[in-house]
Amino acid sequence: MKNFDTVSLSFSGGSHDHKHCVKTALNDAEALCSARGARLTDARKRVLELVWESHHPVGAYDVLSKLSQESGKTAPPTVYRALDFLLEQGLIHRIESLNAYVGCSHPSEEHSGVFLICNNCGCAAEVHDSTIDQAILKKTDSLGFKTDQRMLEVRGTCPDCHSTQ
Amino acid sequence: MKNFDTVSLSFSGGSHDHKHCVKTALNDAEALCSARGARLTDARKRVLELVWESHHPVGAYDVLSKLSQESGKTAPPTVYRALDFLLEQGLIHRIESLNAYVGCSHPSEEHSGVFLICNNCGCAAEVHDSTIDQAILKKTDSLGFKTDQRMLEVRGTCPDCHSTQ
DNA sequence: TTAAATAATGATATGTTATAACATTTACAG
DNA sequence: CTGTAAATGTTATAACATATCATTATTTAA
Ligand SMILES: [Zn+2]
Ligand SMILES: [Zn+2]
Ligand SMILES: [Zn+2]
Ligand SMILES: [Zn+2]
Repeated sequence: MKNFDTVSLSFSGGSHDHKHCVKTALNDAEALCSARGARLTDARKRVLELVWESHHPVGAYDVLSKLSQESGKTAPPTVYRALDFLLEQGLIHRIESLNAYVGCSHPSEEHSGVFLICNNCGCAAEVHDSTIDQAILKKTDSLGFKTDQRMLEVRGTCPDCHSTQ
Repeated sequence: MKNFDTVSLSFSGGSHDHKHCVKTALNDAEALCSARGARLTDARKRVLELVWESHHPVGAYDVLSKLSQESGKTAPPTVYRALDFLLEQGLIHRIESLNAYVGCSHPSEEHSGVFLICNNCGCAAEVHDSTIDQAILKKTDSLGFKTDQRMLEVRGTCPDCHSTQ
């Protein structure tokens, strides 16, 4: 696995070219699914776009209401199926402490991110740190615990909100 | 803050004197609340007991149905209020990935645990590791992120389930 | 190229988790 | 006592998620 000791978003939530994020994400998703023989259907692609509308985690029912607006009555399973597909493909992550979803900006690599979530502005940044990964691995190994997955979510105040308070 | 590089439960979920766990937890809770001037009422104490019934995370509605059985019709807010109180006092932890709650065995110290949750038997062990804490702190500091709380949950197979499979 | 199998979607209902809002009771300080 | 704050009771509803079965689209393979 590559070294991802980087921050996907520098917290400058408002001041970057977000259309670029979305475009890249969709292109990557197309390529990945194509390579894997997974079908990124229109419905799934549209849900991915909606999750990527910002760097704020998006709830399933937020997605649902947008879909309903643009395509007429839509039922929860439609959204959850799409989200499940996107999760399986690693194209989005679920933020457990918010029951919400965010796009992943490097879906081609299997990884466990660290999510920094601002309690003030609501943005979420996915970061990676091999020191953290190793520390956790060392601990679980020492206890004989076999890890399947892990979630690490940090709630607090992002640098933007902290400086412009 | 003390060094808690220990495991609260050695995963021997079935083979220990759990009544002792519960008794200790309730005694500690009484003492703590008393010292803080917080009121551990009968209702709150009973909910704490129910959460402590095992080392498996317990859902709010599990608690609710037990309360209803023993005390007649009970409504969700009763349980959630008690759980909120217990969370505030650090007497229980919430497992975000399960929407469930577990007792904390060292509530007198402010701490962020690591929860190891077995996908097979459902038990949850709270462990602490200063190396992990420091690695996370270093990362968030370097990004200028001010942490309020953090949640670290690891899902996998506990040593007991792994050995006796 | 059509038939069977598989995958995806539609539609309805329901299950599960959590909170809002307001009334009532209880604890306890003055 | 009595006024105030804290806790609890009660009803309703919001928010999140899945089960089930019918239908349609896509792929596979005879
Ligand atoms: Zn990612
Ligand atoms: Zn912020
Ligand atoms: Zn125990
Ligand atoms: Zn186990």
